[in-house]
Formats: sequence, structure tokens, C-alpha cells
Amino acid sequence: MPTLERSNPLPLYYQLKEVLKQQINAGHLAPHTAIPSEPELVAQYHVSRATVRQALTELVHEGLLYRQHGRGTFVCEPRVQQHTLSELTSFSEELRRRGKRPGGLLFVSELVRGSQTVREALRLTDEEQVIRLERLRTADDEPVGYEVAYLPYPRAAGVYQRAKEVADGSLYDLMASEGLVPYLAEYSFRGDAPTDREAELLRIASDEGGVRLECTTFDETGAPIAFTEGFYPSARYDFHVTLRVTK
Amino acid sequence: MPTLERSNPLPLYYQLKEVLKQQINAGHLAPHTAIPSEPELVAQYHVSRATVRQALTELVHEGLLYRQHGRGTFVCEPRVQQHTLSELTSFSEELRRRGKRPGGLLFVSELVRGSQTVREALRLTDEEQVIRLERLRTADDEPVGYEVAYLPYPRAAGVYQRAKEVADGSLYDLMASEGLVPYLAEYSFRGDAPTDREAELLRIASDEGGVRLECTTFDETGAPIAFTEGFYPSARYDFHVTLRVTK
DNA sequence: CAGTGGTCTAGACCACTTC
DNA sequence: AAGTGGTCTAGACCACTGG
Repeated sequence: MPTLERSNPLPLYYQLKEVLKQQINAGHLAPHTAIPSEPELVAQYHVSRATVRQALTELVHEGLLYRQHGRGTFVCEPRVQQHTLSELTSFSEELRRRGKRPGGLLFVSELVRGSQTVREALRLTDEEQVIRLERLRTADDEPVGYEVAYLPYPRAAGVYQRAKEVADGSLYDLMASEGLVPYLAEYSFRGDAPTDREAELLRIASDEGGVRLECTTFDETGAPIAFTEGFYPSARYDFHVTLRVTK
Repeated sequence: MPTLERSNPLPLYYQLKEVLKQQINAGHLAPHTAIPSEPELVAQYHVSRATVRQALTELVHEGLLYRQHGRGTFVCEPRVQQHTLSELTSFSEELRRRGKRPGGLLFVSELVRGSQTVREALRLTDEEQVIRLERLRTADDEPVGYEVAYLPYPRAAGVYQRAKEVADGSLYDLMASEGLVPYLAEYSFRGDAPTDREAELLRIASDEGGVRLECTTFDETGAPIAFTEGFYPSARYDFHVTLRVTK
């Protein structure tokens, strides 16, 4: 049994989480079997019950454990995949997982006033401008999606300076390095046909269907930091999302 | 200032959460303003700091507050809407919010072997059967979606008995009342054209686009409890989803 | 009944931010 | 230095589950 290191700068509850995660992922703890009780973990790892509970509570929240009052704490069945926001919209991550090589082209990066839809989503006044980034996303050099992203101007000025970097990379990574850290995203999507420009860029027929997606991204404080529109042809790309019930 | 009741059967941390929620929603605490510090809350409500922290931690998790080490705890900007799993797939809830009257028709409820896709999603052996529910969803009596749901048989037998109830109601509600409580759902979707049967039932042209959606639902323990396929015409229905980054 | 998780207390020391 | 949140302790009593 591994021990927790008090000399380790990582918190004890975090070290305990890692130990339990590893035992679960390594298969030492089968699904629906009970892990040691809280008093047992207290004795085994020489920490207080509050520390044990902080570790367990976070693992429950992450979907690895579930508790039953009066019975014990049990291992969840393994999940197919936990898709996070960054994985969903970072084509790099998602495409690599599907065995494809991600890439992209940055067409336009400009400072504009923005439509009313965009200004409302970003909660901007009529005077403020937005950064507009137009991108074609590719997988194995085949175009799989067309995206236009809008960022609030004064705040995302740093992203504007470095816009060239997002051609084949993650816009979210660039934003995060400039202090605009995505935390929550609201998606709206529907089946649709491409516009003429989209059909041309994606090299598809104008009656070929696809998904039209709108996304507003917020930081931890609830402030909007990006608004994105995109079109993804059916035959080239599909989406995967995981939702958890909020209690 | 409201006080917490120790005679109240509700836990103190829960009562404190409700008080803070109300102050935030009533606008007494503006976005990005600091709430009282943890020691202040301890003094104001006569509870221990651990109790205060349990309340605050849950509110942070629910997206109403954010913390900054060394600075304080602040109110998030209000969100457009927090869509949960049940709201997303419960047409009743979602359509009512959009000012429409939800309804539905249950076509078929039968016990079948199920395709390999279905059996794999529900992790069933070759011998086990599935309950198949075929439904047309309507808004103001106009068909907006076609869905087929599959439930694991021995476990969902109670749902099978009461299948008639889901015609215009929520399948998730019925499942929950039979002990199959949805906790996590994995969605996969893409733009697509309807099958002949879908076009006929939805009364749309066969070249009209829409969203094709697959969804596997899991309970708290990670066990699959439902697999659903559906088609939703573009012109009739669009989807809204909120995702939060997992840290 | 014993064992489990759920709630709660009253402290303590630390790291971080601000002045 | 003072105030904030982050981590941790060693207890306590309760509600729920199972034999």
C-alpha cells in the first residue's frame, strides 16, 4: 500500500485521490465493489477523516465513486469517455483520439463592430469592437469544419496580436495563455445546409447537410469571453458530448 | 439578516446555501462583488468554518460563486440558463420554456433482442432482451422529433408495465420512479437526412435536413440504463447544451 | 446491534494578496 | 502586517443500513 508524503508539496487529500484513482484504473478495485470505509482509510493513511472525505467527495464528483448512506462507498462502472469542454472544441485533441491528423487555416483576423447577435452574446456596448477570426478546420488535410470566432476586443487584445498561432492550434489554449480561461460553454445546434461560401470552402455540394453550431464561452466568473459560429458537414465530422445531471 | 434554524431538519450548510442563493438571485449581491469572508460568515451565522466552507464549495460548484486565494469569494455573472440533462431530453420542460405545449405519441412498446449496437451500449449478453419504445414528440401538436428508446429488460421491467404513461410525459421521470435514475448521458450527434419512415411520421420532405442523435444514459453507479436514437428536423427543433470544464 | 456515511465543532498552520 | 482562502486535525453526534 502506497503512503502519503507529508514532505510532498501536494496536499494530502490530493495524494490520496491519486492513489485511489490509480487503484481503480489499474483494476485493483472492480466496479460496484466497496472501497475501504472512511475510518479504515483514516487508519491506513494516517490522516484525519475530513481529509479522507475531501478526497472521496471530489472523486464522487468526478464520477469515479458513488456513496450509499449506511452501506459504503463504491467504485463506478468505467465510462466510455469523459469529454470536457476543451476536448469538444479543440479539434486537435478530438481528432487525434479518432486517429486523424488535425490542422487548419486562418483566413481572416480583423477588428470589426460585430452583428447585434455577437454584441449581445458578449454583452458589449455599441461602441466596443470585437476580434473576428475565420478558420477552416481540417483532418488529414480534408476540411471538416468552418468556424468564425468573435472575442471581446479590449480584453482579448493579446489574442489578436498572436492570432496567427491559432491556424492549426487551439484557440482556447491561446486564450488561456492571455488570461481568458474558458470554464463554461453554452451550445446551440441544429441540422442545416451550408451557405454558398461554406460549401465552397468545405468543397461540398450545397444540398449536403451538416450541423450548424453556436457557442458562447464564459470564464470562471461568468463573463463571456468568446462567441463562435460553425458549420460541420455530416459526412466529415460528428460530435460527442457528455452531460452530468446537476443535483 | 436571516438566521439559520438548528431545529430545522435541513442541514445548516444547506440552509446557508439557500440564504446566499436568495441574496444573489434577488440582486442584493451584484456580480463580481465580494460576499462576506469566511470568518465573517462564521460570526454572522454562528456556525463553524467547515460548515461555511461546505456551503461555499457547493455554490462554487454550481457556478454561482468563484474564489480567489488571498482576495475573497465573489459572485459570478448570471448565466443565460443552466440546462441539465433532464431538461435537455425532457421535451416537456424545454418546450414549455419556449412557450410551446409539449405532447407525444407512443407507437410501439415491445420486448426485442435488440441490434448489436443497442446490446453493446447497454452491455447486455446475447441472451438478454431490451424494451423498445418508439415515440413521436410534438410541440403545439406539430411533430418535432422521432425517438426510439431501448431499456435493459430485466432491470426496467417496471417501466415496461407502465409504458403507456410516457406517451406525452418524461421517460426519465418514469424510469426514476422505477429506480433507474439518470445521472450521466453521453450524446453523439450529426446533421443527417430522415429515413423514409421518419419523413412520413414527421410529415417532412425526404431531403429536409435535421439532427440525428444517439444518447446512452447511465445511473450514478455508471451502469447503462437507456440507449436512445432520434431524429429532429432543423426547421422544428434545435438543441441547447451547457458544458462545464472539469478540473 | 455494529458499521457506514452525513453533519458539525473549535481549533491550527499555511500560501496568497493587498497595503 | 493584516486579511483572505487552502489545508488539516481530533474529536462529536446523527441517520441510515445490515444482520
